[in-house]
Amino acid sequence: MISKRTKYGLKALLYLGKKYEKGPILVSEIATEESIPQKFLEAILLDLKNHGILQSKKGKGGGYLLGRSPDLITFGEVIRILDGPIALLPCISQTSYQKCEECHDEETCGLRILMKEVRDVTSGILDGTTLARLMDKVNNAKMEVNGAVMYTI
Amino acid sequence: MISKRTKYGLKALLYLGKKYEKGPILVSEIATEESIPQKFLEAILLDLKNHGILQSKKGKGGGYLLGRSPDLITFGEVIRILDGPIALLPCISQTSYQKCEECHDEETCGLRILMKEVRDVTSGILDGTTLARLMDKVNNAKMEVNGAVMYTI
DNA sequence: CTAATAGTCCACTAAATCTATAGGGTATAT
DNA sequence: ATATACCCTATAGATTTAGTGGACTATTAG
Repeated sequence: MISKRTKYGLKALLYLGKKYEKGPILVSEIATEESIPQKFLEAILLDLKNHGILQSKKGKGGGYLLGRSPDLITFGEVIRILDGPIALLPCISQTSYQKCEECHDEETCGLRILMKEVRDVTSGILDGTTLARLMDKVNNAKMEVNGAVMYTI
Repeated sequence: MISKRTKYGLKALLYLGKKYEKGPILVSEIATEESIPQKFLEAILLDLKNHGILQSKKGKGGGYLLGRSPDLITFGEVIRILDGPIALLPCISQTSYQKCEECHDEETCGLRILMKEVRDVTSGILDGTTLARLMDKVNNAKMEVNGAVMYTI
């Protein structure tokens, strides 16, 4: 499971993506709309800003906005910032590898073989999905719910 | 990341799989061989026993053994016991679904769409891999390390 | 200039979870 | 009987999670 911190961060990101190019968005607006404790959200957005995912503007008319175009932000990157490594074992993580002290032989560790498979498909999806791409999917889902079916090429 | 508890449990399971049909194995043996704190391991194995994954025998000559044949034990089942749901969000979990209170519309929740994809491939692997199957892969890996290459049909 | 706005930063806490450890209890084979 | 080895309860330190409070600083409007 991802932490609430991560869930909140991703929800906020999707919200900001939806309002991309509409100028800075207030933390209070995101907090209200997405039902996230505001102070908690502040800390999360600050973290994302410090990692370059978001930008902010202080003072009147300020707020948060995406740091780059939505097609350049992947979920893998954001989840690693907020939740830590995607791999299920430290000895697999690309971003923060750590040897298991108790492991006799990494090459033939059954657990490692299995967890590597999982990591590969998981990060395949998460690093392969951009904010822009998911927003598209959401729109398609909404169309289908409304009865109209949209076909993408 | 999975917890150490889960990692230890899975390592022990692989160890017991390797010694399947060799009679009960002592907790102390597993603990020593796999470098796992013994008391901690006791609690983990007991948990697995209470869920039917393992059997135990008390008294002299006792110990732990698999509760079923290795081709009937999947990693998905064991991980859910030791680590909880495989899904990254409660609103996706098959085994312990819980609605996100803050979610407006589950059908069109972008996060849910993405996390469902991840859950599907992850549990595809974990529920599709049995202890027996992984032990096979380990053997193949060992052969390759030794220079011989084995081809499976 | 200054007042209002809105992000920034720091410290703190309560609760939960994780990772064990200690110590005795109970069933079993010899 | 008795040694063996799992079973059970309690406890405790460390870490993570989730959230709050308050002071500070940058920016803009007037």
